[in-house]
Amino acid sequence: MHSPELLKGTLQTILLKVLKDHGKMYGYEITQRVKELSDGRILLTEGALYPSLHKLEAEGLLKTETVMMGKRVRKYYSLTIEGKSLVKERVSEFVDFIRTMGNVLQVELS
Amino acid sequence: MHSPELLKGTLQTILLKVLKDHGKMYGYEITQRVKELSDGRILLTEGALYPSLHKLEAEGLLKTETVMMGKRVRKYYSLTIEGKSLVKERVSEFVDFIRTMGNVLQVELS
DNA sequence: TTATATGCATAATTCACTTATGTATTAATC
DNA sequence: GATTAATACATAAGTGAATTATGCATATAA
Repeated sequence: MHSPELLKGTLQTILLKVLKDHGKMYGYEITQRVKELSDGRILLTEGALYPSLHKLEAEGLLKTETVMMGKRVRKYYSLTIEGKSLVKERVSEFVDFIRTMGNVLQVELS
Repeated sequence: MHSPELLKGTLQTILLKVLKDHGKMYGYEITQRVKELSDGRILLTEGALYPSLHKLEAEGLLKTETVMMGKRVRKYYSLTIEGKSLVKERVSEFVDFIRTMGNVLQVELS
């Protein structure tokens, strides 16, 4: 597990990009996918995930669709048009940040 | 200027590594060096810098030496033994985090 | 002489996150 | 058949590293 400090500020970017790459997803599914992609190093907590999804929805970046699976509720999230255009921005912002950090810390990020 | 969100959690790592690479430095000098290394993209604020330096000192990772430059005070910071050993850890932690993020976001960090 | 740069410091506030808690269904294990 | 773990959502309280704002003081440039 990574130092949680470093993760700060990256959650929205992660959510948006994962939704872009994997399409319609529900909350729990996102946690599992991120866990898988990060090889168990990034474990999204519910207390961070749901408020963040709600916020992105409130900002019009995500749209939702609630589905009953038997008696259990699933809330699927997907990107809106605005969400889609923001993803690229956020990801390249992140990549740019990493490059800068590479310079400051004088490390190779192969 | 980078999204300040992303910077969260990286400040200590930056301070430690810059002090390792450039030796004894004072606060203002650190801000200038980081500004230079980041090509103006990372501007450390005093409200973040000084408390962070004080904390690292209190933890025994940095030691200080106050010097009078004419009538002006300069407080030089340098790594302690413990500080030196922590730098490598923190930097490789960061690099590892970046690799993980690369996988999650599916981006190349050349 | 007035703004900008140098140089340190701390207090108040913000805000994204962790931790804790709550509710409920489904599957596995013993 | 009972208990635990996994699935699935949600929110409230608390934390802590940052931002913002403020304060003090000297040195330099316009």
